[in-house]
Amino acid sequence: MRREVTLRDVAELAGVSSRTVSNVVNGYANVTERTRVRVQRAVEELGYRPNVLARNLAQGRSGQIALVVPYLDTPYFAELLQSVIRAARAGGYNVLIDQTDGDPEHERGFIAHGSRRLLFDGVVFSPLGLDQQALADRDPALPLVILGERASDGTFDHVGIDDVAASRQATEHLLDLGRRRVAAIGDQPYATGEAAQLRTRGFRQAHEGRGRPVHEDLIIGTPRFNRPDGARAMADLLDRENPPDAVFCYSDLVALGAIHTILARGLRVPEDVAVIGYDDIEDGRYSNPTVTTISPDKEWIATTAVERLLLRIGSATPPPGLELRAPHRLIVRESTAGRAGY
Amino acid sequence: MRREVTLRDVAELAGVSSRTVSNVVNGYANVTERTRVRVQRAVEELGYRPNVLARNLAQGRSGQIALVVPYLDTPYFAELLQSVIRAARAGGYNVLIDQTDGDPEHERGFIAHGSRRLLFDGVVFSPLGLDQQALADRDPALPLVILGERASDGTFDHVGIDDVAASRQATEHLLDLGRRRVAAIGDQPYATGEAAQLRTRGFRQAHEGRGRPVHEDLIIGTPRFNRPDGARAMADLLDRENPPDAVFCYSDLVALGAIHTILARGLRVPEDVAVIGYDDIEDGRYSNPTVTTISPDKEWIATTAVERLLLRIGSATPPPGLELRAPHRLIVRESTAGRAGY
DNA sequence: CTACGCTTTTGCAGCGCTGCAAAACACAGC
DNA sequence: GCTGTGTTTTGCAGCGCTGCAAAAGCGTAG
Repeated sequence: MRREVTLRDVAELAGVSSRTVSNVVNGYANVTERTRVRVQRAVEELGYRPNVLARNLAQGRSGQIALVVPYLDTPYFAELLQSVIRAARAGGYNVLIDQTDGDPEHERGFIAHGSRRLLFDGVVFSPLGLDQQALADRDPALPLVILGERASDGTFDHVGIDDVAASRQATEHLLDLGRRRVAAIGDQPYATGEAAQLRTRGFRQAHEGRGRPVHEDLIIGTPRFNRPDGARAMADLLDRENPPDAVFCYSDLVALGAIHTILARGLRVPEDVAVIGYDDIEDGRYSNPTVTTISPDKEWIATTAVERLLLRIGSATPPPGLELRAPHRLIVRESTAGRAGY
Repeated sequence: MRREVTLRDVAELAGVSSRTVSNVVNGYANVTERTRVRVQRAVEELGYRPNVLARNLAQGRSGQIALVVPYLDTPYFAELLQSVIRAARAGGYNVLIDQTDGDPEHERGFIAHGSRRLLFDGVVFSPLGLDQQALADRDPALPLVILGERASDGTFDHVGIDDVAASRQATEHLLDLGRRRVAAIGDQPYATGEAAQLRTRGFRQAHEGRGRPVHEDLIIGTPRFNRPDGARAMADLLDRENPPDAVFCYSDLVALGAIHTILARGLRVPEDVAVIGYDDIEDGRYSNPTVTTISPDKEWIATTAVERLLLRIGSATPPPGLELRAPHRLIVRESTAGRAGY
C-alpha cells in the first residue's frame, strides 16, 4: 500500500504552506482567489482527500453521533433510525449505531463516564430501562438526548410524545365505540417499565373520564412489545370465561400479534374484539385488518432530537435540559372501525 | 472542560514510560507482573480511558466498518443490520450505517476512490443498482463485501443466496399446487435490477421444468419492493379480464401489499389467489394470512459477510474474491397452504 | 517615507497514541 | 568476570491535521 497524499504534499506542489492548504480545503475566509485556485489545482492533480482521523484528533471531536436503541428489528426504531441518519447527515455528522438488546448493563455502559471516549460526540438514546443509578453514573460531559419515557432531570433533553394523553385518547376511542370490557396489553409494573406505566395511567384516566370501571384483571403485562408477546397475551385473554370486547395494545406489534390470535380463533376484528395499537408502523397500514393506532410524529422526534444534540455538542456551556413534546394523533383504521366499503 | 487523563499522566504516576503503559493497556506480552499491577493501579486511580481517535490515527485504522443499504425501514435490512452489528462487535468493530435511498450516485460515492478515507476500514454493501462503471471507479484498496445479486469480479466477496434456484423453487411450489395462471410481481428489466432479473429467470425455469407456458403478461414490474408497489401491482392484475390464480412476489413486503389488495376486493387467499413472498421477514409470520416465503439464512449472510470483511481488512495481500452462497429454504404458510385447523 | 490597520500567509507545537529499534536488564554458561 | 541470549522497558519520531500567534504583505493616511 503506497503512502497516501497528505496536506504537505499538496502544499509543496502548490508552493504554499500546509496551513494554507488546510484553509482552502476547509473553505476558510481570507484566502485570495489566486492562492485558492492554485491550491485547488494541486489538490485535484494529486487526488488529495483529507484524513478524517487526523482531523478529528486535532480537533478533539469525532464528527459522529451514536444512536443507541434496544432493538433494531423493531419497525418503530428502524423508521426512527432512518430519520435520525438523515438529520445527522444534514448536520455533517455520521451515525454510529448500537443495539443494547434491552440489557441494562449495556445501556449503562453506553453513557457511563469515559466510555468509548471520543468515538462519538453525543448520544441519542432510547433506553428500555434506564434507572436512576445509570443516570447518576453517566458522564456529565457527554451530550445526551433521550427518547421515550424518561423525563429530563435538566442535564439532558428529552423528546417524546405525551404518553398519558395519547393512551387516554386511545382508550376513549374504544369506550366511545361502546365497548365495555376493554383490556390493555403491555403493562410493565417494574422499575424499567416507565413508558408502559404511563400508558396504563392513561388507560385508567380514560375510564374515569367516561365514568366506567377499569377491569383490573384485563390489564396484562408483557416483557417486550413484540408480536409473539402480543399473541400470547391475547390467547390468555381469550381463554378467560369473560373475554374482552376491545384491547388497547401498547405497540402496533403487540396489536398485530393479538389480531393474529383473534383471527386464528375464528373471531372477527373489530366485530368481536376491537384492537388499537401504538406507534403507527408501516405494517399496520397494510395488515388485514389495518390497525387503528396512536401515531407519534417520528420525523419530528428524530429531527428535534438530532438538532438539540448538535446544539448541545456545539455549546461551550451546556444548554438547559428541555422537555420536548412531540405531536401525536389518533389514526382510525379497520381494527376498530371495521372495513369500509370497497 | 478540564483536560482528560492521558497515557503520560498514568506513566508518571506509575513511574514507568508511557510506552509501557500502552503495553499494559493493550495487553501485550512481555510485561512483568509487578509492572502490570503498578500500572493497572495508576490507571484506575486516575480513571484513564484510551483516546480512540489517537489510537486510530497512530494505527492508521478506524476500527469501524460501514454498512451501506438502500433503505433502513425495510424489515429485511433491519433484521440484517442487527446481525451485522452483532458480528462486527464480536470482532471488535463498530458499525457506521448509511442509507443510500437507492440513489446510484450516492451508492457510487460510497466506494469511490478515496471517499471518506479512513472513516471506516471496510464496507459491507448491499447495492440496489451498482453498475459496472461504479465498480470500475471503486477504490481498490477499500475492503469490500457485497450482499445481494451482483457476482464477484474477484476483487471483492459476494454473499447471497442462489436467487434463480430459490425463485424456481417458489414458482414450482405454486405450480405444484395446481395453479395455472401464475403471476410475478417485482421484475425490473433495467440495468440496476439484477436481483429482480434473476428471480424472473427462476420463474421462467420453473415453468419450463414443469412443462407449463409462462404467461408473459402476468410478469409485472415494480420500482421498489415495498407494500405500496405490491398493492398497486396486484390491483392492476385483478383489474384484468383474466386475473391470476397465484402470485410470486419478489419480496415479502410486496406479498403483504398484494394480499392487502386481494382481501380488500373481497377475494380469498389462498383459495382465489395463492401468494408467495421472498425474504422471510417477521411480518409475514404474523400477518393474516401468514405468508409462504423463501427464507434466506440472514444470520449466515451477516456473519459470513463480516467475517470475510474483517479477514480482508486484516490481510496484507487481499484474499481472492469469493462467491459465497447462503443457504435458503422454502417455508410454506397460509398464503399458499390455507389455514390449518386450530 | 513612515506609521497604521487590515488581510493573508506561515511556522510551530501538539492532539494522544503506537511502531520501531535501541537500551537496559536478567540470567545462564564458561 | 565476561559473553551471549532472551526478556522487559524506554525514547523518539511521527500518524496528518488544526489552533494559535506571529510574520508578512498591502493599501491608505499622515
